[in-house]
Amino acid sequence: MTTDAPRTARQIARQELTRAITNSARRQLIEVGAAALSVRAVARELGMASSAVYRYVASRDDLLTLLIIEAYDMIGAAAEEADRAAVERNAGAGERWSTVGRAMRAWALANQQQWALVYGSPVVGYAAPTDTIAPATRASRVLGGITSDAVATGEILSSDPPRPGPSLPVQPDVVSMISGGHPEAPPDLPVRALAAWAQLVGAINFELFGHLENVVTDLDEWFEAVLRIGATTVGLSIDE
Amino acid sequence: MTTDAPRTARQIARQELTRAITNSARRQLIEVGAAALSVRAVARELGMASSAVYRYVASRDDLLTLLIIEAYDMIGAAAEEADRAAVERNAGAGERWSTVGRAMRAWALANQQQWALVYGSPVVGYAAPTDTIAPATRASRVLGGITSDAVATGEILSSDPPRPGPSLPVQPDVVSMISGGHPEAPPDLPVRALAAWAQLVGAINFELFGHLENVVTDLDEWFEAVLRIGATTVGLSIDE
DNA sequence: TGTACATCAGTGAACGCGCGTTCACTGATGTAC
DNA sequence: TGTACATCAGTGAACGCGCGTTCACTGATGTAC
Repeated sequence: MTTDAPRTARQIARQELTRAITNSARRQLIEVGAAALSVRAVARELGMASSAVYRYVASRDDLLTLLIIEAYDMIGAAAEEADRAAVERNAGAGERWSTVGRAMRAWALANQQQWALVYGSPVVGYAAPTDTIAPATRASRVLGGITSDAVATGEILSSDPPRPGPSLPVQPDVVSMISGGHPEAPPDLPVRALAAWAQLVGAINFELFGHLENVVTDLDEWFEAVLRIGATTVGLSIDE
Repeated sequence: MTTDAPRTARQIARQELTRAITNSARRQLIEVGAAALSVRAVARELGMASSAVYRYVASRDDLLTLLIIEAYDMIGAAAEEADRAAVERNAGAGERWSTVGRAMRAWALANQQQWALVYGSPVVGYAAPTDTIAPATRASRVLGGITSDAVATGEILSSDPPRPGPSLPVQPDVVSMISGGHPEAPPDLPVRALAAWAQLVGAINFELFGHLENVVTDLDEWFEAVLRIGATTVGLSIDE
């Protein structure tokens, strides 16, 4: 009645060992990085023969995929939760945007290797399978929800003369994710939101990867400034 | 008289072999990535004993450092050259900014592994030595030159009421690099320029690392839009 | 210009370690009758 | 409820490979007199 999916002892054991393998792999990732993640080390930590791990995981790449999906999901969950809390306290769109940005940065600082696994350089020779696509979009979907809500409430206003501009280089479904299908949304909103999204991730990477050493004196303050600038880019103001 | 640094046959040979080792290491980096770069493979390609490489390079990390410095220097040189050309055709600051941005993106696309080596996730267990610091700032120095020139020419205008705002979380020498020591520069210019810089690198990383797949339809157009947005952030307009 | 010694380049073997993946096999758990 | 067979988990050995780094040594190049 508590959990109904696993029935037999075998299924229970399998579920538990799969979890133990993922946990061990995550610990290793944190310690030695993605490139040095090894099936044998996982087996060693779990006290089993290295060949036994292959009953649970098809290959080393499979292990990486597990961790990538997990990381995307954790980042997505952190973003969703932050936004939910912001909505609950009746925050405006600008405040929601920066709350989510802060949550992402906090997660990245607390889980550096896992962040680098998904937003750093890809592991060479590793081709991301299709199962990673859906979790990968989870966090950006939260930001898209914020902008489309803001269009609906009028917090993001249409540019008065709706200038045609160059055709949008953005996929239609991404456009509707960001602009919410509202015809009065500024036509360049999707491109601006994506640029702000790239800036958000870029700023976190800069901090994590050491590019702000001897450049920025106060990383918290700097990130707040980036959030303000990003919000302005999408047409929101933070202190309102 | 042509080159006076190397005199003896030994010195000539040393210089040439050092170059051969770097070339081989670069080729490997491009093929297998930084994590799999190996001293032995370099020796193999050069047809020498693996121990011989240690006459030229102290360790594997040393080899990586060589490549990191080289990559930073190549990116910096590309940025400098692009700006020089823009200045020669009397381009305004906005045009200079985006010309440099385009040059960086072009370099990144042509040298993906080398770009990832410096702007992607850091190699675990590798601590960048101090020799990498100077080359690392070369490209950003070009952008700083553009903004400080723009302040001097009035292309970047002071915010009319020079609001005090929160104290700048940026190192003083970086501030003067960006604002050129002009007192009439907007006080938040350094933070905006850094945010635009993070956005530029973030956008290139997004493209290179596959985060724009199924998101953006035309990557060239998208990058142009990012350049426009970045220029706006620092207070420049591109089509002037 | 020639010899004696010092410096350096490169070799090959070795140390001690790691890895992913396969395969024949034992023994436990699950299922059908 | 009990037996017969099928499924699955885990073992241990093996294949074939890789790595960084050290060290005693040979032989060539450079330098001082």
